Amino acid sequence: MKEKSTSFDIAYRAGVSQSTVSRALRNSPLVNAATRSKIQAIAKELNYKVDKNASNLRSQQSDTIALLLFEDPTNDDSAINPFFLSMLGSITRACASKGYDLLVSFQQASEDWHADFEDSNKADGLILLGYGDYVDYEEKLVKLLDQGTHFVRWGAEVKHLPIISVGCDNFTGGKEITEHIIKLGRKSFAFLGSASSHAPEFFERYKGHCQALKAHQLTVNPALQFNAMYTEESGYQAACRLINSGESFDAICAACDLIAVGAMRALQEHGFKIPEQVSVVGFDDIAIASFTFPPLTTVKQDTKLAGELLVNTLLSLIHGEEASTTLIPPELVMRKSCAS
Amino acid sequence: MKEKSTSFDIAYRAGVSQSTVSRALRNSPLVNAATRSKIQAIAKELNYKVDKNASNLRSQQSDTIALLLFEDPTNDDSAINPFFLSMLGSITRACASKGYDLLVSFQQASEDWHADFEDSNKADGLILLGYGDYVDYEEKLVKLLDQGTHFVRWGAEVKHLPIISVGCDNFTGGKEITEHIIKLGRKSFAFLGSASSHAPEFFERYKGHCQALKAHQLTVNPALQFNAMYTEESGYQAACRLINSGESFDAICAACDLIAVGAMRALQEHGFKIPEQVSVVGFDDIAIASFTFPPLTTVKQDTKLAGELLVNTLLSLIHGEEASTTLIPPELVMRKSCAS
DNA sequence: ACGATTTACTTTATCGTTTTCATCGAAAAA
DNA sequence: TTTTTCGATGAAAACGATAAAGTAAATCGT
Repeated sequence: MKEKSTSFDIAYRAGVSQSTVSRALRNSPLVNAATRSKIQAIAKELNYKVDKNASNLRSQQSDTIALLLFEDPTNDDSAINPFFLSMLGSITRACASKGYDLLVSFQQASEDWHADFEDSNKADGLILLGYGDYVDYEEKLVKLLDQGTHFVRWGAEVKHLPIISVGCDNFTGGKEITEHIIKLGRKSFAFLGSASSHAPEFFERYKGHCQALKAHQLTVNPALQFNAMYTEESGYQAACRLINSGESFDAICAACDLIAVGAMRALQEHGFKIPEQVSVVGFDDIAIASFTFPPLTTVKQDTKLAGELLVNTLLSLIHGEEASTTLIPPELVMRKSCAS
Repeated sequence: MKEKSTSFDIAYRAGVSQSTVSRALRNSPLVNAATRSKIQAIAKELNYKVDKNASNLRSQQSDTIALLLFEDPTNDDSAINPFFLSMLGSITRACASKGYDLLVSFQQASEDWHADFEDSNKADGLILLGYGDYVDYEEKLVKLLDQGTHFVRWGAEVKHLPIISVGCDNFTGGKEITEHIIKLGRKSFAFLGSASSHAPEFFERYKGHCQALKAHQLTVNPALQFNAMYTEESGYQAACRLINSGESFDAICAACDLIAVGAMRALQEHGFKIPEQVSVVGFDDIAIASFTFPPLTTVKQDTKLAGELLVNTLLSLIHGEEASTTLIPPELVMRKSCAS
C-alpha cells in the first residue's frame, strides 16, 4: 500500500513549489492556466486528496455542519421519532447540495453538548433538532450565544432571545385542523399531548386548538386534555385514560402522529369506530400516517423545505449574512380518520 | 466575543509548558496528578476545547467514521427508504457509544465517492449502506481495497473478494417466510422484486423463496415473478401488472415491505381481500409494517443489532484486529396479512 | 555516598496545508 | 535606456496540537 501523497510530491513532479500546487488545486487565478492544469493532472494521477485536517487547521473552517439531535433520555433504545428521521434525511440532502459535510450526533439534553462541535473546530455551525424542553436547555442556548457559536434551532420561536429558529407554525396548524373537525360537526374535543411550556411545540398546537374552539363558541374542557409524550405507547395510554375517565367525546386531536396512532389503537381495542364515532387527527404527517387504518388526517410539516431552510439559514449565519426566524406554514392533509 | 483559547494560554496561566498541558488534558500518567488537575481546572474555566483539526493532523486519526448512503439517483427527491433511515439511527447511536463522530453523506453510485473520506483524513473508516447494484460498484470496492481504506459494507457477502460485510441472511429469510405461507396452505405464489444479481439482497430472498417452494413440491412459475424496486409505487405497479396478467395466485411475497405495502394498495383497489383471498408478506419490518391494514407479516431485520455490528466490525478493522463477515439471522414477524 | 533510575517537565520537531511577503523576469510606460 | 507595473512563482511563517528527545531534580539500591 503506497504512502499517501502530499502536495510536496506533486510539487516535485511538476517542478514547481508546493505553494503553487496548493494554489493550483484550488483554482486560484494567480497561477498560470497551463501549469494549473498540469498540476491538476498530476494530482489526479497520484490520486491525491488534500488533507482536510491540515487544510481546516490553516484556514480555520471546516465546511462541515453538525446536527445535534436531542432525544428523550428515557426511551433511548427505542426507535427514533420518524419525523426527526425524516428531517435528518432532508438536512443531509440539503447539506450535500451546498457542499458541506454533515456530522450527526445524538445528545441528551442534560449533557455538555453546548460547547463541543464548533469550539473544537469540527464544525462551522450547529443545527439543533428535537422537541425542546426548556428547563435548563435555555441556559445552554444562552451560552452558545455568548460564545458566538453559529446555530439554528428547529422549533418554536424564542421570543426573548436573539436566537434564530426555523419551525412550523404550530399554532396555526393546531387551529386549522381543529376548525376542520369543527366544520364536520363534532362538539366534544379531547386533546392528547402536553399543555405546558415544557413541550413548546405541543403547547402551541394546543393553544391553536383552544383558539379554534373558542372562536366557534365551543368550550375548552380541561378534563379532556391528557398529557402524552411523542411516542405511540404514550398516545395509547393517554387515550386509555381518556376512555376510562368516562367523559364523553367525539373527536381527538393528538399533538403528533405517533400519539394519534396510539390513540387509534386504544380506541379500536375499546370498540370505538373511527371515524364514525370518533374523529382523530394528528400532526406531522409521518410516513406511517398514510398507512394506518383508517388513514390519518393530519397536519403536514414539510420536512424537505424545513431541512433546506435550516441549512440555508445556518449557512447565512456562518457567512455573516442576515438571517431571521422563519415559520413554515402547516398544510392540512385530509384522509379518512375524520367524518361528520 | 473572546478569542478562543489555545493550549498556550492554559500553559501560561498554569505556569507550565504547552506540551505538559497537552498531556494533562489527555490524562497522561506522565504528568503529576496535582498539576494535571490544576491544568484541567484552568481548561474548564477558560472553556477550552482541543482543536480537532490540529489534533487530528498531528495524530493522523480522526475518531470519526463516515457513513455513505447510496440511493437510487432516480428518486432523489422522494423520501429515503425507512429501513435505511432506521439503520442510520442505530449506527448513529452505536458510534456515539464508542466515542466516534459520524459523518453522514449521500452518494450516487456513479460518483467518485470511493476515494474521498478516508483519503482526505476526514474519517478513519467507511460504512457503505444501500441496496447494492454491482455494475460498476464492485470496481470501486476493489479500488478501496487497493488503497487500504478501512470499510464495511451492509449487504450480501461478496464471495470472490476479501471484503467484510455485515448483512441479513436474506436467503434464509426468504425461505422461512415462504415456508410459513406454504404451511398455511397457499399454492400459487407471486414474487414481487428483482430476480437478478443487480439487486443482490432481493435476489437472495428470491432464491430462498424458490428453494422453499421446491422443497415442498410446488412449482416456481416465472410468470408470477415481477420486477420491482424498493418503493411503494414500484410495488403498486408490479402488483397491477400481476393482476392484469390474468395469472391466478393466492399469495404474494414482496422483496421488501415498501413493495408489499404498494401491492396491498393495488390488491385492495382491485377488490381483493387480504388475507382471505391473498396472503401478503414483506421483508424488513419497517415501522409502517405494523400499521398497515391488515398489519403486515414480514421478516424483521434487526437494525439495532446491525448498526452495532457494522460499527464494531469497522472499529476492529481500524484498530488492526481481525474481523469477519457476519450474517444476521432474520426473524419472522407474524401479523395479520396471511391466513390459511 | 555515588552512579542508576524515576519522575516531572521543557524543548524541539512535525503533521500538511494556506497565506503573507518577497522575488524575478518581462512587458509597458516614461 | 531606465523605471514601473504586473503576472507568476517561491520561501517561509503560521495554524494548534502531538510525540520524540533532552534535562534537572528526586529517589533508589547496595
